[in-house]
Amino acid sequence: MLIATWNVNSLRVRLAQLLQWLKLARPDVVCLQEIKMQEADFPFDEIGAAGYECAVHGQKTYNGVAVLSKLPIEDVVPGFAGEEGQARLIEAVIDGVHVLSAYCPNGETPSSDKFRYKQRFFSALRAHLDNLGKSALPLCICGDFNVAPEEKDVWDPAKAARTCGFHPEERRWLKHLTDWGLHDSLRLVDDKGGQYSWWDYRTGGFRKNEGMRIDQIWVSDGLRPRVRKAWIDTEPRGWDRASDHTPVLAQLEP
DNA sequence: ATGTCTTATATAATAAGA
Repeated sequence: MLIATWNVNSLRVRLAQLLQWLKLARPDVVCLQEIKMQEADFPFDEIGAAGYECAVHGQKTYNGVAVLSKLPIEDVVPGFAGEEGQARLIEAVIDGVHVLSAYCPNGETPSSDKFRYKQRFFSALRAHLDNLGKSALPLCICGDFNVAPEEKDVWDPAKAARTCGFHPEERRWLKHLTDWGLHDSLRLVDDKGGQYSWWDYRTGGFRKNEGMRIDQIWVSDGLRPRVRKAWIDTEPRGWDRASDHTPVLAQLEP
C-alpha cells in the first residue's frame, strides 16, 4: 500500500494539480491537509472519477483534512477533542490499518496565544492516541505537524530554533507525541539531511532549497518492518501556482 | 528580506492565517 500525505493549501486552487499528481504517483491512500472548504463543497465526483473514495472533515475558509483511498474506507471518525473548533484530524481504517490525517497548528510565533494552542493540540493528540490504545493498531499518522524533528530537517537550524517549526519546545511536543510508539517512515530507510517538504513562499525558499521537513508519515511498531521505501516527491512544488508543501510518501509492503 | 499566497468581505483594497 502506497500512502502519501500532502498539505494542498486550498483544494479549490489545487484540485487540478492533485488529479494530475494522482495519475503520476498512483498512491493507494492520500491524506490531505488544508483543504480549506466544507464537506459540502468537496470535489467527491472528480476525485471519485480518478478512482478514490474520500472521507472528509472540513470547515469554511481554514484548515480541513481528508483521506482518499483506492481501497474501501471504514470506521471514519472526523475530529477529536483537541481541535477547539478547527477541523484538524480525521481517522479511518483502510486495509486493516488505522490511518490518521493530521493538520497541527502553525503556532505563529513562540510568544503568541496560537503557540499555546499548538502545545494544547499536541498534548491532546497524544492523549487521543493513549485513549485509542492497542485497538487502533496497526496505526499510521500522516500530516503537516508544523514541526521538523531534527537539525538535518531544516536548512538553518540556529535561525529556525527561534521560530515556529523548529523551536525546542515544539520539538519536545512532537517527541512526546511520537514516544507513544511511532517511527518516522523516511528515517527508517533514509538518513540523509536536506530533504524538505515545505518551503516558504515569502522568501522564495524553494528556489534556494531553504525549507523544512514538517510533513511526515509516522508508523506504529507493527508497521515498521513493512516500510520498504519512503521519500519526498518535490516535483509538484515546482509547478505553477504550487502549494507551499509537497507530497511525502511511504510504501507499506503487505 | 514583513517577502507570497489564499480566503473573506465586498465588488477595491485590506485583513488574517500561514
